[in-house]
Amino acid sequence: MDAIKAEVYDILKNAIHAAIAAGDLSITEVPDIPFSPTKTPEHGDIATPIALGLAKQARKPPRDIAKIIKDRIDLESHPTIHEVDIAGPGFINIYLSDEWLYDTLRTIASTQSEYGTCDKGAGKQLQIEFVSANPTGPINIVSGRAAAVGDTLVNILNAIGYKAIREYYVNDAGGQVDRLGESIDVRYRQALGEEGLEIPEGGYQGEYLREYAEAIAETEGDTYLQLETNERVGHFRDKGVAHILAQQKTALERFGVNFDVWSSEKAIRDSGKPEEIIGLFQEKEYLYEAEGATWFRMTDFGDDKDCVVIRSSGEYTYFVPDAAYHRDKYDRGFTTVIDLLGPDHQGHITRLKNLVKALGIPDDWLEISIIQQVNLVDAEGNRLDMSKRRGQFFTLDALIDELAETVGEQFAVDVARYFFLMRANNTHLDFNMELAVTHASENPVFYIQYAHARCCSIFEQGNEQGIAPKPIEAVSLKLLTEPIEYELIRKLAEYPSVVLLSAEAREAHRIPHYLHELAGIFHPYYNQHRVLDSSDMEKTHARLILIQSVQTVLKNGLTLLGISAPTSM
RNA sequence: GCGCCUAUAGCUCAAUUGGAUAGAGCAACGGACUUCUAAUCCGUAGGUUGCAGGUUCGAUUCCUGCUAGGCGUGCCA
Repeated sequence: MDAIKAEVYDILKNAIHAAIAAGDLSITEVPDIPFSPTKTPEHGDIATPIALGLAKQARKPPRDIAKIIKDRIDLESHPTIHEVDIAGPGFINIYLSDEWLYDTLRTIASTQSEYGTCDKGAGKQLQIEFVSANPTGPINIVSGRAAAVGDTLVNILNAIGYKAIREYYVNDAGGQVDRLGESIDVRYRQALGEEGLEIPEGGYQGEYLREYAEAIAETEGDTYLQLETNERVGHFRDKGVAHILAQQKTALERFGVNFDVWSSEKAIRDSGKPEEIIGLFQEKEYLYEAEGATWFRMTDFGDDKDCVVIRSSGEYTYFVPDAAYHRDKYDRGFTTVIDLLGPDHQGHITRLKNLVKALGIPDDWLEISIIQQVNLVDAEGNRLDMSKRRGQFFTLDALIDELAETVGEQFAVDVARYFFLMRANNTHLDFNMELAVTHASENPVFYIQYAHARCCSIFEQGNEQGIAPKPIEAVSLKLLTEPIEYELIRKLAEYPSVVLLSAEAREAHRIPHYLHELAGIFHPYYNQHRVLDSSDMEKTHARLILIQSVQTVLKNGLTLLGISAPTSM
């Protein structure tokens, strides 16, 4: 399709230039010719509003311009184009010869699982950092959304030729994990019968820590009580982080998300790099002392406030290790780094961008996408405050568990992933656990998977009847004459550009929507037309090619989403 | 106060980046299994795209101002 578009582009461009040369069009500058998608076959296969755009410059009605361009296209010498039509206010609709349809099928047949991929990314190294939940509690559904989106984005970017990796930044240092250690300590002592203890300010109330501490008390007894408080809390912090991190990893793996790199904030802090960063900033005079703390002149970079980098207590704020971490990413050679952040990190964006600038790294190296929030709502639609500290949240594991009860373990992950992927990143998502579970069997993912299963079933049936699909060269594709067959192939031809646009816009949700549309053409086709017809083997083989193509595209798309393509349902 | 996000059918969401008659799925109603899987299909109904302006051949999309909700806003990350 791309090759054809390029060809049509040239034909149109030549036609316009010819018209100018002949004096039919008085324009000085030929703009890029835009192609607008045709929503209906009535508008041809490719359409362009170029005549509308030239109207002002040429001082002629758009329809007249369209006619002038059309008259300059010699259909005889361009067999690719079947017909050119002028419609509406001045659209030029181009009807292609059927050959491009067959080309689409041939391309799918020869490229198979590669169909939809390209080398646009030219092997450039990319990194997406996502989830990066604090190791202070289980992965919740908000992180689940980020996990599904980030994982899929990596797949899509790799599909268009990048070398993208998944990275998780573990905030295993700083105040939050200290609070974790203190919280576990309290629960541990409570488990051993100590009374009058309370979770400290900023600590973690969740039930999971109580259970964890009780388990420690049970297996290891009161041995830790002999340690000094500081030492004990530190021990619990490290132990707790390791424990929770392992849990998070397991939950993510169950969800089908496997990170390539786990980076540790603690390791960054211990590496000496933060000191280098401070040194660099001092050298560039970005820092100053005030109120007992060290500040970064964020206002020099256009922000409205400066911010603290070294607290009055002498500790770094997150800012310094974060700078060191991004410096480290840059040094690792990534061409582009994409951070997927939650909306609560929104204030972080400008600062992070400025910080990268301060490090002397090009602006466009770091992309930040916000995965908008997931609000937990109850049955009545009231928002619930989801907080790890207060211990109110749904874990990703709990979601999958509940889904598994309705749709089975096999599909629980598929349903959950699809649920998160079908939304655009920047939409706020109200998540009603009850509804999500009771409506699990209505999830559109089944519509797509069922289409795939039906394709497989046709081949199985054919196999039983002794009908084996023929290679595409041996099949007469001209027998695919039904309008809906044409529509199907049109849709199949769209797939590569959907993947490309999806990757470039960093918008994973386009893939599920596309697949749903494809299935939405396939199912009616399946109901209206029989594929296996022993009285017309020629047509049967032509249709089998089509079914194979649909099956391939469905499978390729589902694979990008990390969703299974079942052969039967 | 300032900054960011959001507002589209009763509900949940799309709309290929400014294109032609704004589309799907749920929910509602009426039909289709003797036929490759009915987790499907066919049909009906559902809209002043939050409001008011502006930009232009053309606006759900861009700009301005409102309204409503959410998030953020110098020593948590």
